[in-house]
Amino acid sequence: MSASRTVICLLRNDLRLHDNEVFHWAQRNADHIIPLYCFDPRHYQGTYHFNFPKTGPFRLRFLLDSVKDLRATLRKRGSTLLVRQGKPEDVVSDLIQQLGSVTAVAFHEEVASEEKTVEKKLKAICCQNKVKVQTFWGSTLYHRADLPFSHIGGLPDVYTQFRKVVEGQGRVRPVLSTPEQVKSLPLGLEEGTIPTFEGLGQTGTLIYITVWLYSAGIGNDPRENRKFNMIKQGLDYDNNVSSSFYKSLTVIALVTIKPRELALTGFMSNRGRQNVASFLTKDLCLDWRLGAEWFEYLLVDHDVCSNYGNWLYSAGIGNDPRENRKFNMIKQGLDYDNNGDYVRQWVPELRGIKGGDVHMPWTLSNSALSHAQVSLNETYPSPVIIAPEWSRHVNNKSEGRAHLTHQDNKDRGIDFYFSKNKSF
DNA sequence: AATGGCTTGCA
DNA sequence: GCAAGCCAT
Repeated sequence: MSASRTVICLLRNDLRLHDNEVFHWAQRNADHIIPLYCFDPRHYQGTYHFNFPKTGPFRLRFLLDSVKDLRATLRKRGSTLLVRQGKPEDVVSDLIQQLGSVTAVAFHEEVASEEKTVEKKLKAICCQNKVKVQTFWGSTLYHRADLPFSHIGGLPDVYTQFRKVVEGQGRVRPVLSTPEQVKSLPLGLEEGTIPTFEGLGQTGTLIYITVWLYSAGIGNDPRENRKFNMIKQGLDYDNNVSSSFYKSLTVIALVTIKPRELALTGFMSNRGRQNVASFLTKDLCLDWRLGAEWFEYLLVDHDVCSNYGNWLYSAGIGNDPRENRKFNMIKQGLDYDNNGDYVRQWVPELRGIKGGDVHMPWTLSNSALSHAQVSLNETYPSPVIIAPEWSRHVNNKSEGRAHLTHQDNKDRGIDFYFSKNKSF
């Protein structure tokens, strides 16, 4: 009788049983399966340049929910999820020693340097112990091996070129079946407790949320007033990020929304991400890495390639074939929030301003401002910079031009890319 | 409109 | 001849 085969399925950014090639392969090649997730301490340190928490509260909450859900799913099917706190390479090494015989370690391959470093260390551990390493590709709609390019050098630099070829010739692989019963774990392994939100060092990050709750007029705890006033005065209240960074982002109403929306929800629309990136890099001339690490910290759907690639692109040092491209913040505001409802929802201090004028409070007359109960530099800041191209979209009533209602502008809407009428 | 063709203005 | 501006898909 041959020895029983044990496979460790190391979960990474693929915390699911359904449509998961790691489980799919292990079901066919193992007698015992060990589903494993490791809370890697490196994911809870500061970001490289600006020391934001690398995993913010929204993504951590989602991660904890996903781990709990996968464990419950596996338990229903005769298995469970082993949970450990530690580096995957150390945890896997310990498991191999403890069990004496492991046939293979299976996991989804990633592409960024920190993830690759983990993979290299895992492979070295497995090599030393004569354990097979089985990797899979599973985080893109089109499988890497199915791309309609003969070699990686044939991959277009420009996104639209890639999209057109792939939409025309690409093939999306069918969903893999979900096993009814998952092969059992070997005996004698501790299941491991799932760490808590607080246990992973998430208390400090709540400062940002309460500050922005307060500034959005939603929170009213007077204890937060002090923190907010420190920001208002441009003082650092935290070692991580200068408050002047946040303050500078409050210049334009459309951009003011974003830190609030992001800090409160962990989400920002695609359009918002592009606008914030353009404003931060092209108007404020700040280091794009500040924006990239800020997004990495807060976005619930953060992805290394999308985030860093898009910030590079926005900063003008990516694969854009055209130079000196930047967004006109006022045009964007009028295109996507033509009557200003979105601004008024998130920026209550400007709610007295009617219509699209809410995108340009500094251009309004004193009487219009006082009627709207807005006092520039008191209830809302004046711009620290004004880009010349904004004037093309700013109403200039003092020059006697006809009042533009912007009703002629096509309001594309925030969900332009998801329009049901659009044929792809 | 996550591109790119065409026009404009100046060296 | 080139960079920047305009603007339609």
